[in-house]
Amino acid sequence: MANQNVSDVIEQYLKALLEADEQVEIRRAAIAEQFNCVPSQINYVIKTRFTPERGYVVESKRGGGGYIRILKVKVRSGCGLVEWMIERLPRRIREEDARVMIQKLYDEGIVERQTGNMMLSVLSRQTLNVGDRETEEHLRARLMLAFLQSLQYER
Amino acid sequence: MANQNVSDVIEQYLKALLEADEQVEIRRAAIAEQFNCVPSQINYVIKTRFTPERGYVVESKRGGGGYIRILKVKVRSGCGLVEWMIERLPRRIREEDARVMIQKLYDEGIVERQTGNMMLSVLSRQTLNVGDRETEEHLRARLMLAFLQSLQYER
DNA sequence: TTAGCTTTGACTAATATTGACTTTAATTAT
DNA sequence: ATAATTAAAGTCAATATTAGTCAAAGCTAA
Repeated sequence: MANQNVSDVIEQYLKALLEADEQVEIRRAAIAEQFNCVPSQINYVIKTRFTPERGYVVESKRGGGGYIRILKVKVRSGCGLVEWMIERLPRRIREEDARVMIQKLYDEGIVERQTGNMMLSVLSRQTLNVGDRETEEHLRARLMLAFLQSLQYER
Repeated sequence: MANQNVSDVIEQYLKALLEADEQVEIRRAAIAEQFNCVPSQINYVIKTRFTPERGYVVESKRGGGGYIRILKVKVRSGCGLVEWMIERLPRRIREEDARVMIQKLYDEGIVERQTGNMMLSVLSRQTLNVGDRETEEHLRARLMLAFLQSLQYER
């Protein structure tokens, strides 16, 4: 579809590179120039789209010969992913992050389509809309934990 | 077919687009300008005419490059049990009643094992334990509704 | 007449973009 | 060696760009 914003374009570019390789190393200034944006936008893209929750680790070095390196976290198919998620489950979760987690579980074949759709519905902003944002996100985290735990017991 | 207010015209315009494609992506401000109305009228049109009941799901993003995306969904009709449950869903539900409902759905082959387990886990007292009993049961009812609704529609 | 749609717009929220300033590391000059 | 310079990347807050909410005002059909 029509991708009008630069951050999405950069995200897709980097993910395409990561398709071909397990990791990718870039020079921030070069990418910024390539996409005609300021260098700090690269940081924005990385911070919002290449998070650990989404399965990436980022390393970098400043100064001469500096770089930014993005690595795909290799999660051995299924095995351990649920435990991994439970371990680093934050106390608050935003809808968007919940979506990403559920998608990952589906991609890994851990949750079935029906289950995934249901979680999306239950964890949506609309459903969990209870007064303030903080309460909502705490609740979402609690429900996500229950969800993950139910996946554990099943195996 | 005659008396057309602006909302109806916009509705038809969008539905025409959806004839050609399974989904359509618009910029709110652009459509508003095209039909010479305020942007929030687009929200009104969507809220009143592109509901899940009518077979649509809507996603959106704000900020630069933002959009509103409308998708057609298949309405799974024929499972009367789900509609029946939704119709007489009380405002408060006790854990025991939730269990019974889920069991029934499982027995009828409407929900899969994994989905059912997940719902049991999420709707448990333990998970929903938020202060007072009344709040807990209201919340359980809300989640149960989202749960049932997700069974009605399929993307 | 009036209940229920529709239209409007002021205010809010989310996301993206930009740039000034900071920090770190390598290279060069003394 | 040490200091100065240069070459990266990082941070953060201001600004820009969208879309969402809500309630008041306007309309329309029964």
